[in-house]
Amino acid sequence: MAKELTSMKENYSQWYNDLVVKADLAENSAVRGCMVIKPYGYAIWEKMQAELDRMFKETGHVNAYFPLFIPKSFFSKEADHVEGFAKECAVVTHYRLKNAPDGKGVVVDPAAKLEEELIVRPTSETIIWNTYKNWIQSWRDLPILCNQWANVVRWEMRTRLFLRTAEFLWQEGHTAHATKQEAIDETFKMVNVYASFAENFMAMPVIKGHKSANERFAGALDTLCIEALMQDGKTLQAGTSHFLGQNFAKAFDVKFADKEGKLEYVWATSWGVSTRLMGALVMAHSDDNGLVLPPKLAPFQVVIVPIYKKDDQLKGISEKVAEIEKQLKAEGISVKYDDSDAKKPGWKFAEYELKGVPVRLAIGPRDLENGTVEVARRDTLTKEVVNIEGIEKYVAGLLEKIQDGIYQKALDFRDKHITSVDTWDEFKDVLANKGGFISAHWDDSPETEQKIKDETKATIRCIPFDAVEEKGKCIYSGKPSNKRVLFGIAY
RNA sequence: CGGGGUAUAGCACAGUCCGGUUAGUGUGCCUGCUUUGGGAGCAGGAGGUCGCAGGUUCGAAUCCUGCUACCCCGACCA
Repeated sequence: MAKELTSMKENYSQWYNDLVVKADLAENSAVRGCMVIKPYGYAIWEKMQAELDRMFKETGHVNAYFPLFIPKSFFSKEADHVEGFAKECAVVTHYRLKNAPDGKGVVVDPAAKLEEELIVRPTSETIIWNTYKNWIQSWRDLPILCNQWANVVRWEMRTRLFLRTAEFLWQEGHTAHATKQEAIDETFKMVNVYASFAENFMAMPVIKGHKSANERFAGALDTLCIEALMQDGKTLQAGTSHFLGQNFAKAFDVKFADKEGKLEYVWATSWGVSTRLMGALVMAHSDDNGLVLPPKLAPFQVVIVPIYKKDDQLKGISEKVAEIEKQLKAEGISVKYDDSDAKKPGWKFAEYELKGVPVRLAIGPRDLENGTVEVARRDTLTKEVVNIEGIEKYVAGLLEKIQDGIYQKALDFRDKHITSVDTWDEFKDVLANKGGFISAHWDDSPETEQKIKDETKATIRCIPFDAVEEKGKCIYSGKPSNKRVLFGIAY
């Protein structure tokens, strides 16, 4: 009644928008294309950050911070890079306002024009490589393994909460290496970190692979990615890791003396994931009742709702709940006890389902008498009555089951939506009627990929690492091919 | 950036075509009482520069012009 969701079936994209707003994850702001991430949504992002940050540090990386503004001239130093980003850059041209002549508000002071315009970073390769130049002289200075948590701006035409906003939050790793192989190894290492995070924490299966030349990052020699499948059959790039070769080292003249004293250009990588992962998380698991959050990322894993008629009943329940809370917390489980009298239990049940809290405990007078508690799990919407004795172990086990259960469910869905096709008619049919990933032969040419995109909107999502050598004919051109790649309609 | 739509109370909407009492309805909010195992009931109450800026008119939520934001569909992109 209070918060009705559009159903997924009726209108998937409306369902997503409703859910993000009604579950209190984010909302549109007064600024075009920019969102406000609300506390409940930000709590999930913080959990993602905390785990990713831990994984980065475990793999030898350190955090640093580089400027938001990038001198325009830096941008043009790497040709592919500037071409890739030029169309979506916000530019700072002035540094001062003054009172409007007519006394109404303020205007830009034309006298305060910047000598050189500043670009609001859409990504930081240029400012970082300009900096690394000063940090690197010898092979002893390498590798540099920096990450930064930051906001970036890409002036998008059409925006959607979390999936595509003009400003978004992300992390960008930027590493410098003495050898090509070391940089390539780093690129693979980080895409594996992303895949492990997606699967173990987001409970979202992903496919690791290479991007085709058309989809490659502007300025990279190779882009590795993790690709996920959403419940509407569209695919979503969830993370990327780029082997940049010596492109940026050459553009910014970053050389080091190797062990023989010879000057060599440095090898580079960059890699990132963004708040887009929030969108992926929503679309991977949620249903018509609201969010379904994996226990490892839920702001709180358990909510306890008291059921009572009179205040003295509530007192007795609250005493029992205090014990349960203590036991759960001792197991490392996060708990919220909602004893507010403002809402009825039924309202709370619906609200916490909408917000995706993995486990709900309800305790009433009947339970106090019997020494039991009602346990409801969000993913399956099932309920059972359990003894309070040993509840902490029971809930701990249940949270693991849920984490595993939603992963398995997403994996089954994903695997059912990878379709091998060998004819162009079949390709178009599967794309239009089933969606998901289409595994097909491709002749390796950008022209063919572009033609397929023009005709069907489908692009090559990735060339999977585990693609098997197999003789075949390109789905479109009929030319020879030696492995299948994955096509799909992307977010 | 092109095509279409929308903007009125915290939220969802009616009223706009055809200008004219004090701008309504639902929900939410506040107070009180009764309620509480799946989105409670009754009674009373507060809450509006009708997106912004101009214009037409005795009079504008309503007509005209410009602007802004959001949604949907395309092109672009993580």
